[in-house]
Amino acid sequence: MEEKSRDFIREIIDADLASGKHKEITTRFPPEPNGYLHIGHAKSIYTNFGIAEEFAGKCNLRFDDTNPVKEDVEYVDAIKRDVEWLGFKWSDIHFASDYFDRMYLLAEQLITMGLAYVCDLSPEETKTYRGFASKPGKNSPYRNRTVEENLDLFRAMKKGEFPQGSRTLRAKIDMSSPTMCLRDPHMYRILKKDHHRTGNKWCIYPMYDFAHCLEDSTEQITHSLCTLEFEPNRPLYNWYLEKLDIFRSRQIEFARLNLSYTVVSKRYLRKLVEENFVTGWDDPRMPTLSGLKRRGVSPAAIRNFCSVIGLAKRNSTVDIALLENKIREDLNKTAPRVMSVLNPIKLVIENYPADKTEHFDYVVNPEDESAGVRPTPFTRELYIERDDFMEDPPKKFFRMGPGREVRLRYAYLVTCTSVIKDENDNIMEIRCTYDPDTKGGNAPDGRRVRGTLHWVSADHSFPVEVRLYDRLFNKENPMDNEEGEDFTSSINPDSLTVITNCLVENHMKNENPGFICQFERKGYFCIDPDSTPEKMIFNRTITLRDSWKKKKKHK
RNA sequence: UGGGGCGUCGUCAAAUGGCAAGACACAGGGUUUUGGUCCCUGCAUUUGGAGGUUCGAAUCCUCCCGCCCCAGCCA
Repeated sequence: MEEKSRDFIREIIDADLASGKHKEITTRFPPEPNGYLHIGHAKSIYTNFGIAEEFAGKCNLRFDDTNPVKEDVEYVDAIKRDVEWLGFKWSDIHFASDYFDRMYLLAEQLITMGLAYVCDLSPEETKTYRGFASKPGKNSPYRNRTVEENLDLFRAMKKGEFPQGSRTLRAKIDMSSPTMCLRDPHMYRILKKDHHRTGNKWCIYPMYDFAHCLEDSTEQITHSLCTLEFEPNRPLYNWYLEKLDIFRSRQIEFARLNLSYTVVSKRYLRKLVEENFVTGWDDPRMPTLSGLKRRGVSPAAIRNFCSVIGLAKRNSTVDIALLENKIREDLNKTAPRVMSVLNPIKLVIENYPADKTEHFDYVVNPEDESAGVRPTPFTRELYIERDDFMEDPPKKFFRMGPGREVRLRYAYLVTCTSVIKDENDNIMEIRCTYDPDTKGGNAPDGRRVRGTLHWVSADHSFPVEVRLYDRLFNKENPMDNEEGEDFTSSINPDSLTVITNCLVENHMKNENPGFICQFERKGYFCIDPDSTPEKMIFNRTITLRDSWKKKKKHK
């Protein structure tokens, strides 16, 4: 057995189980339904669901829908889809809004205990009274209302008798606490807004700090895993549970994911969508799960990525190359190979009969023997990649050039005899001859050929559109901008290149959107949902590693 | 600044007083009908810094430095 090192959260759980504090654990993934899930959420999903699975516990999906101003059902549906797509199953599904009645009762309980009061201070006044980090705040003049008065006022708030923003319910803690969130935090605010699930039932809504710990406690979440920015809130989380004397969930914080060349913040992703820098939340350049999916990234690649980045408390930025590596690693094992010529030039085999068609065995996936072989048709007129030919090639160029012999993958060895140009000196066609003794691609005399080119038969291929994607941002940290500029100035203007009239083997006509394959020597591609029977569209998920390109750059 | 956290390779990240793991990236080599995959090699005499304790310190102590979070009726 391999001894895998454990992260600090798993160690805490180990200890809690060993000490008998818990017999079984429960976690939860609690997104606010106000946007689409992204790769940062994937880390949280993987952590919460993964740990639950590992310890044979439970993990709930819970929508933290306490702010109707920003939330919508559109997002809850998308979130469910994305979690399932990533490959996880929740034990129970809940909505914070399902607990509104219970939360309200607990709020009244706190009032009755003399630990909460209705405050009439305006937002501006509240700010003034709060003080600063180094200076204690002042008590609200409404802090000493009687329990009866508070109860009356709070009930009237609930009934909608006061205008929005006029009053709040606050916890009575300590206005001089060095911990800012303990300076009489708000528990409820008046929001005259319909909720996507509770409709017009409520016009007061609980604040995150009050709501979240109650949600966790109600579901008996043993380990409430969240990101580092909630660390200062933990004392308040514990305060509510302790005063109310209900199930004590334990909040544990870990570092959120940052990715180089990527923006991972709902607020900024929204801006990209709303200001049309991308085509939508599922634009293949987006780091959203729906974008990644449309791009052709597999759930397994994302899970493996989450596994390899680890779990710790220090802020860090993961190199996007690590994600790219996991994408390639998974697709290499799973993607069937296909021949496609992105930038075609005609290749005519002068000594091959015009009326002849041969079929060669094409290995569907050399990494997966069970994928088997399929026949691929070969004819006198083919197309090859324009980049695979140079009239005056450098020494290390292994591909086609005048007089050079190369291999056409799985077919024959061919030698370039001439090129045909138009009046502007553009190469229109390449001519070659084939060696009939090299059927399948091997020479009986054992001579070696360095270059192997992919190709398609002119008669057995069809044109498609291909969308080549590059990183959306050209800066390692897109947020690192000059004065007066925001992250949109880091956008890579070449993040999308559309090319048309790429040629693909005919059998691909049978495949549907979402189909992922490797275009041999070119990268991994995926059929886009925008495809129609008339026009198939492929998204390039990612290129293959290219040590030739690297070598060229060095010179 | 008050409080809460965090500093180990270019980037993530282990090591829990006893020989500084691993992955990615990078560099070089081998195999190869994908310039892919795969395989091999190299890549922290030192853990933000300075002292101290100890036979022995990334780990314990003291001081210093740096970075992040909190001061919404957002989450």
